[in-house]
Amino acid sequence: MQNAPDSYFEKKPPVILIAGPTASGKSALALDLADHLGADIINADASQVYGDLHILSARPGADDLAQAPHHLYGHVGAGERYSVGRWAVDCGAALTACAERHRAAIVVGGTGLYFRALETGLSPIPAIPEERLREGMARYKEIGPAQFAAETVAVDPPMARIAVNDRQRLVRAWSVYRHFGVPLSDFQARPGEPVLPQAPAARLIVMPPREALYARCDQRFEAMVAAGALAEVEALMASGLDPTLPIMAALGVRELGAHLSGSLTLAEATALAQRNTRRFAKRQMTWFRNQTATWPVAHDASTALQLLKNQLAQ
RNA sequence: GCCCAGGUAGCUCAGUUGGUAGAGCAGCGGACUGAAAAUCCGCGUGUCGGUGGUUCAAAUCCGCCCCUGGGCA
Repeated sequence: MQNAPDSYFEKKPPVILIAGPTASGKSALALDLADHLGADIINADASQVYGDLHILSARPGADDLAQAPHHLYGHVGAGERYSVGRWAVDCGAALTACAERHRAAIVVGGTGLYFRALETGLSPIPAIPEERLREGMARYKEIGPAQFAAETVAVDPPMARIAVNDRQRLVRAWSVYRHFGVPLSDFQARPGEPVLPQAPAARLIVMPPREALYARCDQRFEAMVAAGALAEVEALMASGLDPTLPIMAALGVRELGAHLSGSLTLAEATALAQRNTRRFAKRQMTWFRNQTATWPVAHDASTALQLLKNQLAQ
């Protein structure tokens, strides 16, 4: 706040987008910049929205929260099925709140799809009831992947592009048709509204060298365990929540859960969670490399800051 | 120093009677419209320790050298 000239965001406070794989140091970068600009920080990370996943989702700590206002961190209950759609709404509200207070906003996170919703928008599709998805799931199990895919494509031909084994997408397509009598592809053909009405003042992908990133992922998971990740998972398990809830799919939950129930040693669970984290980081990099190909990329912290400042100066 | 047992993909190893090599794990590339930390698709990535020799042909046989583990001294 102190360094930001009033004229700078007199009308439209700038919005800055920072994306990158997990453990890339993007949160620290965002905090740095927030300090510098007097900006709020908005989360664009799917797991960090859950209140009960503090340690395992590497959510900002108390010190960080004291440094700048944070939005959309831990605001969702463990029993909720959060989604991109809900995030888009929440993010819109957070952006509005920032604009009203004439504060710059920095959207940081690793969920590529959220950034797409932000910049391009999602086709408007009404929510489908959970029972419908359950029904689809049951049908999938009953008739098997090939039959299920055929059944889906019969009512929604463009869905032939979905792999036969992609249960998640097929079940959704099947369920949408079942519920609305309208093919999912019809909904998807309608253009979406970007959440962000203006062009961002700056965008950046933080992309550390692979080897260093993997080392950080490994190291961070050990630190999570040392910081009490087991207790966090134990509490989740004790809550008796539906194991198909999204929070249960967060990295480390399944692995540490397996250890807590005695099927893995802690070392085995750790190694598995580390591997899965690495694979996740790789998928994120694939997204950022191919889906946000026009964004500037920084391979280290100092160029990251420099690239952001260059864009903001324009 | 001598005697064994080994050196094959990043790791652990397989490799039939000689025909330029293949599994698991790790890894790599890709897709992505309300579960996206999800879901799915694709790909062996190799001086067979080195160097001479035998052979039409050597990871496979022979010599020498190097390295690792174990044993004897």
